[in-house]
Amino acid sequence: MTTDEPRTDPTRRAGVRQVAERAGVALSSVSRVLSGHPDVSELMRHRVLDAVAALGYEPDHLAQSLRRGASMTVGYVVGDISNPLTAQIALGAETALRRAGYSLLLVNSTSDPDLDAQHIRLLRQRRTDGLLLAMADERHAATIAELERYPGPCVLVDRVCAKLPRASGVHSDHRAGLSAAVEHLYRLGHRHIALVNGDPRVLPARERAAVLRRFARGVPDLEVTVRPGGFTAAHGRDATAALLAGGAGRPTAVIAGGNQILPGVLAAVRAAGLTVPTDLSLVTCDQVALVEFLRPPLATVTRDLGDLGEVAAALLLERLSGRARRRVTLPTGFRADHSCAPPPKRPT
Amino acid sequence: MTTDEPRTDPTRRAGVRQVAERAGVALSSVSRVLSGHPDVSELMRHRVLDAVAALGYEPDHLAQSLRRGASMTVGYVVGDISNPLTAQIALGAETALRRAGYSLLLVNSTSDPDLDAQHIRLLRQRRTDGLLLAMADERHAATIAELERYPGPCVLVDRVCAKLPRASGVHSDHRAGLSAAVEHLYRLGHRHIALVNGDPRVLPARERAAVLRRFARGVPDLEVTVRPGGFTAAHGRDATAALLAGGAGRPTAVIAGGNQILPGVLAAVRAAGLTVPTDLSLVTCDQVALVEFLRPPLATVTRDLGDLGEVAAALLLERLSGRARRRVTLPTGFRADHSCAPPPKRPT
DNA sequence: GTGAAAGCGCTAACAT
DNA sequence: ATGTTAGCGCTTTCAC
Repeated sequence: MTTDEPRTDPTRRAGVRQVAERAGVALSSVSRVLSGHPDVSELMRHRVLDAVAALGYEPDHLAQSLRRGASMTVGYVVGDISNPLTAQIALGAETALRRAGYSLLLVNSTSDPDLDAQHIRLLRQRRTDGLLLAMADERHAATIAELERYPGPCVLVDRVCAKLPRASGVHSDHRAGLSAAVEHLYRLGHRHIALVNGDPRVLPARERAAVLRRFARGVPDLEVTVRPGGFTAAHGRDATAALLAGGAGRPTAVIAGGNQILPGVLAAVRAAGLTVPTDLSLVTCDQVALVEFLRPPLATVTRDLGDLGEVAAALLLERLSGRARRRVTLPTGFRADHSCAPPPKRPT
Repeated sequence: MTTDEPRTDPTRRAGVRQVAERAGVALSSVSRVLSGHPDVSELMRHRVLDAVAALGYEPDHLAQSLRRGASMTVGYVVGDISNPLTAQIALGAETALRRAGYSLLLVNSTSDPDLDAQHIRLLRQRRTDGLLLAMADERHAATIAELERYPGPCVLVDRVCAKLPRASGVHSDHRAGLSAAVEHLYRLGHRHIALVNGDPRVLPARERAAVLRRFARGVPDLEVTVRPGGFTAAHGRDATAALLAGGAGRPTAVIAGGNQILPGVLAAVRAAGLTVPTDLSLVTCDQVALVEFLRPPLATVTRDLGDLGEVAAALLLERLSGRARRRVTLPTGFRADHSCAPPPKRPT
């Protein structure tokens, strides 16, 4: 045995310490080389990098985080990741964040406002550097309180909250696309339009309702009905069934206020034995898989959800690099399709 | 000024240190109280908890992780989180893991095997305690190599790899549901069935192909065609278009081997001007939103993806608590529907 | 039952 | 340009 190196446990991963020993230099020199400090000689750089390669050294991200005071981790609080819209946003955000060296910690709150608040606390204790948040209730006191205690920057995703002036935000201009839809229906002759809406505790639902109400104010011969509820198929089904049971007073066009609501609306329409668009015109919000293969293909209020995630990530990265808070609005569109037609002649 | 407490910076969060000072006890006592050590007097417990409450102390999860050698974090490597199936699995897994105190670090590899490998490295450096993995290529050398170097337990989600004997795994029994579908088609009279398949580098695609081939071997008068490719709509469209252009030799039934492939298949069928099921029978794999509202409603090979995520989480938690590695197979079913009918009479 | 002290793996002064 | 030292905030021996 001619080795003079102290036999360190080979099953255990090497740390800067082992690298320094092997290279015959100080710990700090290893750290300097690895973090790209300018003042290092070529000789030093080589000695260290050789030792790093020989030992298969990898920095401990956890220790770095503790020491540097930055975890390079971002929390993403969502109501329901299994909603394809949420998932598309997550994809956009994760990709952009990872490019900047951040990782995404995902927490799901099943659209429970109290869980939102708990999760913000968790993410604070985990020392995430920032937050992306699509809370279930923009005015929930506990959520707002936790957010105020949260030390890092926060970006609201398709949400707004006046009580959080520190937060950045990105949201779709839900009014634009839906206005186009309502106008389209009105021009086709519809005089009673119903919106089977989601939960008005979040921006998208409130904006959609606002579009219908505002439009109706400007056009006296238009009647509008808004049925708020959960973003669920069950609500879509029940609300639509009730609307369609309205006899002569029933709407001639129905707008599904979200992809989760749509299946319920379709089920109710089918159960009522109505034909689209002959008996009833239909519009849905948010493009999801297969809508274009329904018969007839559904007219849709469209937007780019990957964008939403990417912009959210960009806004957070801005704040993390010290820049000011900002709010961004992204466009929505409307794709008319065969699910909209003039209303049936009403028997007089 | 009668206070004798040293005025600590109030903008800064309190640590165990501050709690100990305020309570007039040692650091270690604070730690003991907070971690529920048995040997603590009631007096001590109260003094500490009072100070904790007064200062609004919250433990630093990062520091705990470093010291304890466990980050209470699990990495989840997916090909595409925006795929609703993946997202449903993620929901099941996140929920189960969070219940056990773990958080989920999500990384998306855009189905790029090299990114899979890179991500495993990242998650190792971040000291995640374990891994959930749905890799893009089960045999990719870099992925396997990184996985072998990964120190914690790993659960393959709907994937298998003989070279990773240490890994737990959960996957659907893709054969069962698809066998039922093929049998159903055969009984209806179909003698040429095509599978527009996904990428055979992953288990689901291989199992689906195997079902068709095995069935054909047992039934000499059945012709089967398998068109492997990416799990994409583009592949679905192109492959289906090619199949349908086959003239007299074209299949009378087509199976879409995944939810991503389905829209392409539907587009090609529509483009070919064929009517389902009169001209062509159709089956798809994996229930997704709206399939039941297509006309006709699509026959579907079904499974519970939330389960897949939950079981994956459970298997990982088992390993994390020292128990042995395990493999679980979950059931699939088949829901026949109006998209399947006897094949059209062939002109002789 | 409680306190003192060591150290998880790393970085950033501060020296030289 | 390199080495020495003091922590980041916490847990955990080890003494008493």
